[in-house]
Amino acid sequence: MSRIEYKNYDRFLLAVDCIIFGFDGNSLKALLIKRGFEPEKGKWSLMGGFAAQDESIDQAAGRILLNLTGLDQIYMEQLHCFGEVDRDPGGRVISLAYFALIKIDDSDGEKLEQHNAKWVDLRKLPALIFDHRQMIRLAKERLQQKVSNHPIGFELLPHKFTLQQLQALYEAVYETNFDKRNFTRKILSLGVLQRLDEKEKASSKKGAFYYVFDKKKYKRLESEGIKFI
Amino acid sequence: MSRIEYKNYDRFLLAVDCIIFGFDGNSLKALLIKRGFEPEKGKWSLMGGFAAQDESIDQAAGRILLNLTGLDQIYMEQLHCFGEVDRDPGGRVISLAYFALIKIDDSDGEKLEQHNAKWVDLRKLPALIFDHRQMIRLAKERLQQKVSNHPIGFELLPHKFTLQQLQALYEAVYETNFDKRNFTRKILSLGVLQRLDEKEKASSKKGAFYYVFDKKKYKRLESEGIKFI
DNA sequence: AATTTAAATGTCGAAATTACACTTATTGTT
DNA sequence: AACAATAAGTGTAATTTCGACATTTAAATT
Repeated sequence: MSRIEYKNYDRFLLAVDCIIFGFDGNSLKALLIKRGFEPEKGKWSLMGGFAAQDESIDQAAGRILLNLTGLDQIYMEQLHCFGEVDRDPGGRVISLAYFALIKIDDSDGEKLEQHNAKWVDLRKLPALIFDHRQMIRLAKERLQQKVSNHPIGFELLPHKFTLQQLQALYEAVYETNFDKRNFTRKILSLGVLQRLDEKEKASSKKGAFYYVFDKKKYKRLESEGIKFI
Repeated sequence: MSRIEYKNYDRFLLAVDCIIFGFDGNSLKALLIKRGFEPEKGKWSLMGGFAAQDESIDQAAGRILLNLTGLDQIYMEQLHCFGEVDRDPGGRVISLAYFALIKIDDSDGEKLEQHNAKWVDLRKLPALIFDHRQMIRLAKERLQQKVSNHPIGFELLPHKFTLQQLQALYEAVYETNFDKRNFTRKILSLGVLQRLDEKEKASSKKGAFYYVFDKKKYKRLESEGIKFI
């Protein structure tokens, strides 16, 4: 019918760039690639791609992530749209940034190699093309904010994890240290962790209990606006 | 140089839609217009427009807001990009939603009339086109979140305001009631309000002191991560 | 049995939050 | 001049949360 109405307006290339976070037990990392095409070929970059007419932007983001990592159905959230006129020297490109949280070990090593991808410590980022550094900075801020109210930290940890691992994750996200006793008390008082009988024995004689995140318990509390940190 | 690289990708119409909030002393309102063109001509809608190649998306949002309200340099923030394939029956349009906070009395009445614009209580929204209702809901959630950490509520009030007006605003934003004594104590303890000698006398014999937001004091505290509510 | 390792746990003071009701300043009325 | 009316302004006590801080415990190794 009225596609006619819109025909005279400008059209834009729409890139989708993904900030992919991972946690290796010590530090928070982002997955970067060596860009395989011009402009800026060979430079460090976020994984990205162009959106197509027949997919939603969320689908485009999922596709790009799947492309790089082989992973599907992972935690992903729209971050921000970057639309400065000159942000990409190759042309007027609007970029939609998404951030994703994955478990490092789940990703497909072959695929990562194909893209020359590398996990990089967030505190030691190399030079990046365009406004990608700004994107990562914003993503990190958003992650901090989100983690304080929502149980998404678990997306970065193995299914079962120790309290020490969980604390290390929060410490990496906030770049700070927490008191172990206060941290444990607080996190357990939320009532969304379930302790398993199994222990992790690699790092001590005594062994540390594994916990899992109990999504059902969380759902029941969610409406209340639970605070994490 | 390498505009060539990008040429084969799909291009998109990029709409910018604005959720414009106002506060009339009692309730939180959004500025809606009766859409003046097809499709869905005559239906209630957010103010919007298409982005152009020679402007950034932030500039586009500012232009659209200026168009409707006659206001410049007002508080505005990118909200979210809406990109479902079928969200607009008139064609594939990606919509970037922005939200703005304005003082109702500052807006240009003539311009509003030209666009058939109307302030509508957020709790009594009419049917809206496309995904505009969802946009408003999201904007309101974001406003609540933002107001709790940032001094943006003042953008919705006159330059000088009473504590009662400020409380009414917060109550409207959160759709709840606060205890007057606790609210006053907390808000004053932040140390970012300056009391004037002048009183508002319309609503009581005693009169209520006017306050102004002290941006300088705030800037000094900002780094600390001040909490509002 | 003794040693080693890291895990697990409790208390106390400070600060923040909540619940709750009376007094005060001013104007208009008798 | 006293009084009534109106909404503004203010304090306290109980509770909860937060932050700092050190010892005991479980299991494996020697």
